[in-house]
Amino acid sequence: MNFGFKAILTTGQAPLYAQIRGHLLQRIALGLWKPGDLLPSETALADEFAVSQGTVRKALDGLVANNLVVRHQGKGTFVATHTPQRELFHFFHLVDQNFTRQMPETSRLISCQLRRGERHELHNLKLGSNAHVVVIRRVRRLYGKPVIMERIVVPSKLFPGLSENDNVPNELYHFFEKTYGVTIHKAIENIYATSANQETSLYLGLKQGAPVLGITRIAESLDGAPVEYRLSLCNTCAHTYMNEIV
Amino acid sequence: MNFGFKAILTTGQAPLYAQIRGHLLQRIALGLWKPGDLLPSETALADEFAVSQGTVRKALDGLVANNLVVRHQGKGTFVATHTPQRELFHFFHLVDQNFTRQMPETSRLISCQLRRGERHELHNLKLGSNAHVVVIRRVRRLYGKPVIMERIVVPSKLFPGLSENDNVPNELYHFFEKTYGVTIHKAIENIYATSANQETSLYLGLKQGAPVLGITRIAESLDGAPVEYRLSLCNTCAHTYMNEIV
DNA sequence: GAGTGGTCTAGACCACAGA
DNA sequence: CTGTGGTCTAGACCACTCT
Repeated sequence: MNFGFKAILTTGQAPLYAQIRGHLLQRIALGLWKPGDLLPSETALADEFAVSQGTVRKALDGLVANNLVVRHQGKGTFVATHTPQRELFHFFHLVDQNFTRQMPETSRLISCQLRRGERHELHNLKLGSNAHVVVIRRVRRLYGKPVIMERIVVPSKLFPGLSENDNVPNELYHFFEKTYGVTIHKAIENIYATSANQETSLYLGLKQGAPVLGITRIAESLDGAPVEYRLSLCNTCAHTYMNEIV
Repeated sequence: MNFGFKAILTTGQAPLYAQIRGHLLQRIALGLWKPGDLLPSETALADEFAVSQGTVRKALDGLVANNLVVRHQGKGTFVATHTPQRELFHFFHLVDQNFTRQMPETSRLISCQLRRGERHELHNLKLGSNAHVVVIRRVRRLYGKPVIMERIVVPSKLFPGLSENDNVPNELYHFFEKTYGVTIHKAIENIYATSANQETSLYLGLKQGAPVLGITRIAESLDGAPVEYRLSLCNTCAHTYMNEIV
């Protein structure tokens, strides 16, 4: 179907391809097209928006650059999904001495509870003052040794029933996407050095006061709302946080 | 002039635009076009390589995406330069509590000496076993307080006379580019937590053994060779290393 | 006004996947 | 074989910069 978009769109100032990019993005963010779905072909989209195929292509190129869609020659264009691969290479930055990433082994869940959010949690998640959150605490292992202690805070509203789940899977973002329709899109991490307190030292097998790497992460969903506030404390005796600057 | 590129190029398998991108990249890496230089116009390049303007455009788009060239409508396409802005936003990741970057103030140079490279330095810089290096040590300040202690190791061969310079400027990459024709293109950082030794604690005003953030950086020039091996030790009491995952 | 990059079009051909 | 995305072309018009 043709909504007569072009006539409307050309009245604006942004380039056509950017406007179409916005429309496509919106459909993904609204869940009209879910992760893994096949998008209409370029020619179909060109017909719908009444523009040339080249313009649709440029709009799609932008979405590819942002990891929002994936293209496969001969098959089509698909909404990107959180595969373990993507989660590992995109969101997991601890590497060993050979600079190779490894998938963390099954994590040990310490607790998963629903409670009223603390002030800094609510602030970071941009929630109202009485909102509840689900707090997941777990220890992640690499090569059999406990290396990361995590506290993950998410709004309970977006994850109904999560706190009753006593078997939170390892691949959290894949799980969020599949079970709750929440797609993590980007994140900001802040990294600092601190000392292990008693509990941390216990879980990570360190002396109390040993230096550990602290990482806070605020992750956004597709619509730009913060949906995860995470604190990771890492033993960096045998691993480092690797960051490529390109 | 027309070198008859197209006939040669089409025998290969890589797409035309990628091959042209490679040729342009080579001219930049070889210094034929230096930072700040104006490239020939799209039409001129299209003529030279005997392809359409659209193909040249796609090649240039790739270089733009890699921060190798900058385009200005109405003016032309220029080889990218290391402005203080770029150096700050691209290569400097320490932010304060408000998550804002700030330009480090004039750094205090501790030493700048020429000596035989140690084994791990030579390994990280991919140098032969008898190569010499220049080692710069300095303390950088933020808001008047010493926050970062740096040791920067570069091959002496690429930086003749650097060790006699007793006034190394703050903007190192801009200085490298302007004075030695060495353009830093990308880098890999590895981050870990450690304890301040006596010297570090002294320079950073910390107690001995206090947790500090360690950052090693290996930076590459345009031709892909490692040209800088840097260790930064940071006091993260009032700052964090910010990393955006997009 | 002349020259630059930025947008948009229409059409051709190729490479790949799947029925 | 058809349909998909990937490459490449030729040309039009616009927005911007400088003279």
